[in-house]
Amino acid sequence: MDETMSDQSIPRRERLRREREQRILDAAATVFAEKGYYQATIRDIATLADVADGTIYNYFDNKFDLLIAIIARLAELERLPKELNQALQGNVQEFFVATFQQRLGRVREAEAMLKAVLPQVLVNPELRQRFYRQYVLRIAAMLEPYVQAQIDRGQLCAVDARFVTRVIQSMIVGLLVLRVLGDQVLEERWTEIPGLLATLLFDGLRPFPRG
Amino acid sequence: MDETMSDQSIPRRERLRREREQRILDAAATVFAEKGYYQATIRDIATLADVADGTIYNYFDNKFDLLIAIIARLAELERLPKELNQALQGNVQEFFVATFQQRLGRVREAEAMLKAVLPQVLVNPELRQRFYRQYVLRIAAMLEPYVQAQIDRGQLCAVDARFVTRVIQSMIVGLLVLRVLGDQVLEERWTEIPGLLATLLFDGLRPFPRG
Amino acid sequence: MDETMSDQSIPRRERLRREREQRILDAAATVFAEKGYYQATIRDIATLADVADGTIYNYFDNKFDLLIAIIARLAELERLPKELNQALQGNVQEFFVATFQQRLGRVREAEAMLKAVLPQVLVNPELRQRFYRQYVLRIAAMLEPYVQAQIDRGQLCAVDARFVTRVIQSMIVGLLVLRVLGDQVLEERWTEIPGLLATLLFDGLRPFPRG
Amino acid sequence: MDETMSDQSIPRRERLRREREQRILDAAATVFAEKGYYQATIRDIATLADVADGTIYNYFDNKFDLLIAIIARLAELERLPKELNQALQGNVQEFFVATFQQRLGRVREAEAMLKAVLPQVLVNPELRQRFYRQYVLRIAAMLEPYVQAQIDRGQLCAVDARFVTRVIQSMIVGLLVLRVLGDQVLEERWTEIPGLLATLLFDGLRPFPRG
DNA sequence: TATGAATGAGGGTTCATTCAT
DNA sequence: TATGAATGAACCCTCATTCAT
Repeated sequence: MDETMSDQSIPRRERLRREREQRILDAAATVFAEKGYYQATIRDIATLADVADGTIYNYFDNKFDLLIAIIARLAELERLPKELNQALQGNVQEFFVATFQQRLGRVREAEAMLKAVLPQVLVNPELRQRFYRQYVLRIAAMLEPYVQAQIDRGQLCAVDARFVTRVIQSMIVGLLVLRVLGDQVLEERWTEIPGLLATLLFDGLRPFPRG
Repeated sequence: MDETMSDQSIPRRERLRREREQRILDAAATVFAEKGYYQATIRDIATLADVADGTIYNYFDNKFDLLIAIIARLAELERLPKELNQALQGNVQEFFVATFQQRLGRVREAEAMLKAVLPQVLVNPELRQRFYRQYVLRIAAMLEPYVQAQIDRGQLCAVDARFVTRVIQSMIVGLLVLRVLGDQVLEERWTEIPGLLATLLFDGLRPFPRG
Repeated sequence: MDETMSDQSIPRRERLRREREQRILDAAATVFAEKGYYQATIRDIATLADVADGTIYNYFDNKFDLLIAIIARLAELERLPKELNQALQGNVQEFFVATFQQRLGRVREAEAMLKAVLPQVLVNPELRQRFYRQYVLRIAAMLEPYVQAQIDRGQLCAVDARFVTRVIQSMIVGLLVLRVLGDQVLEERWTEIPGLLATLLFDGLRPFPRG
Repeated sequence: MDETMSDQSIPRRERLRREREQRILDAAATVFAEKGYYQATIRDIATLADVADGTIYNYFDNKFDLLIAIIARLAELERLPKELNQALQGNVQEFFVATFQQRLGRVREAEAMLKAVLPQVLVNPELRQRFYRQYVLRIAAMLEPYVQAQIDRGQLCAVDARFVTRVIQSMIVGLLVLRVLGDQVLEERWTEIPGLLATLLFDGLRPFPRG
């Protein structure tokens, strides 16, 4: 019976532990996103997570570790493949739209990224590399083959697929930055942007593109 | 003769003062760009500027004021109109190339912006507005009328000029972010990018765009 | 049993907390009294209280708050009513003696007041008002009615009770100042002073006061 | 002629120097009286005296020296003997009135004393002794012989002249403290106080003092 | 394991004093 | 001699981290 109890209680404990860890991580993400990494204090996070300051250190080594964990979790949450897999079936333009939709759809997460993660990432070489691989390269590695395939199949004109991929990613990052900076034009038309962007990217700005 | 001396000495003092102010500002920009705003200490800046800690406070009210001054100086340095004025004479594609060249040409300054300024800007509402107006809107106000004019003259297809302007700005910001993040693809081909981008923007990715 | 334990441990924690707060306050009072407010450093106080610098800030908002707390505690310690209540029963001269005894009896506290509190009080309008009400007016409000009553009952000659009250308070303050300044005459005869003062106040210096 | 010039210019220089020294001292006294010694900055004083910060150090060794000089000047300004010499001719009560008038008459100077000088005096043993001798003892040495003489001549009842002297001085100090603390009762009736005080001191509070 | 008080290194800032002009 | 910028020691306070309970 004692065994049964621990059989049951260990998972419960474990569950409670994970819940708490998530609460702390949520709190950290929220506070970091609000104030940025340095202005956010452990006290802020603990208060929001409704735990004691010290408790946080039972789950994370230090403040920096919280940031790492947030980055990791954001990376985990990325479900690019799943959501985009269908798009991969469709035509190029549909794929572009889906991509932009997916990437621009999570302004909240982007805000946390830009306010909390990016500043530290830019300044910490080791973190930068990790981040670059985990995000930029990882997504590039999804887009690139598709773009290349479309070029090969004649669906896209002959350009450097790697370059196009970077441009797409840059557009996404840049739009998020401008949006978080408070740009009204972008905010008002945010949901139309994927469509507009896909068209722009595909057709260009040349007048009367087709004879 | 006494007058002559003071005539000379007053400008000298003033000159020394300005030189020193610039030295401090340069140091601050460098340290901020290296470490980010919070990791940078006044001591760091003072040491690099080769002055005492206290001296900095003869020139700037406080650490934050240094940041403001850096932003202001970067804004001053912007010579968009001058350099682009000629481009305004040329055709659309040349204009695009010139714009991208001008914006992407100063990676060093961009790095300072992204590492030191942007993080604070994103987190400080008052600063954000100031920055947004001083940079985003100011540049948008230069590009937009041109784009609109070209649309009106049939040189560009009928799209929302405001939206196109934002997309161009986003591309620039995003490319700089990726570049500063250490992207090899972008770094290697950095100088070609203005041309590639202009073409992409103008012709789009559609194969055989012209019948 | 768990409950019992926490029943016991909570008060203990609370007790420890209060002890420490008092230790800090004692240390602050001592150091302020020795050096004055500005010469006293947080380090001094922390060292004397045998805590870390930062610990002080768990109990008090800032250095100024320590001063406020000292003032408040000194005010609390004032037990004028209790100790003087009996004196109120006796005749006028006994009352005077008791009053002076009570006010002059705490040279140590007076020293802290004069060295640490008064200088700040005189210079800070908001603090001055608070202090003036808490000390001067509060004690005046005790003495005045008594004096007035004695005048009404013919035990004292007809003078302005408010004025007499101020004179009594002034005497006390002035004597303490002179004493703290190191006056030997006062120090040697300090315990006789209440008696002498009461007589002087009651009989005056006129020779052969009574026919 | 050169000699004549320097004959004239040296005194002029000397005069200018003294004027400037006085301006600095006035400024210091004013600022100290407003803010207290520590809150007052050399910059404050220099600005008010309309000289450069560094100039002050051509006249005074350091900030503390300014305080010493102010104390010395206040002591010099004391014209107790002159003004009171006539009073010494009159009867006792007139002497008391004149004494109180003289001491209470200069609230402005008293404020400087209490706000700037006293706090430092209380805290600095060496300064305290100097101050005590220069003020308390010096004035005591004027009052005491007179009081003693009057006792000997039967104009005052037989009390300890030293004690009476201290009481008088204490009253003065205490009244000034209360006044500077903002007491309304004292402020309103300030000019009557010398008379009231003299009467009180002479006749006491006993009803029907004379048979 | 959770708590939250204690810790103390670190950093921004002030300001008396110095000194080159 | 007057100036006022440069200096840097000193100090208050914050906050990540530790640890006794």
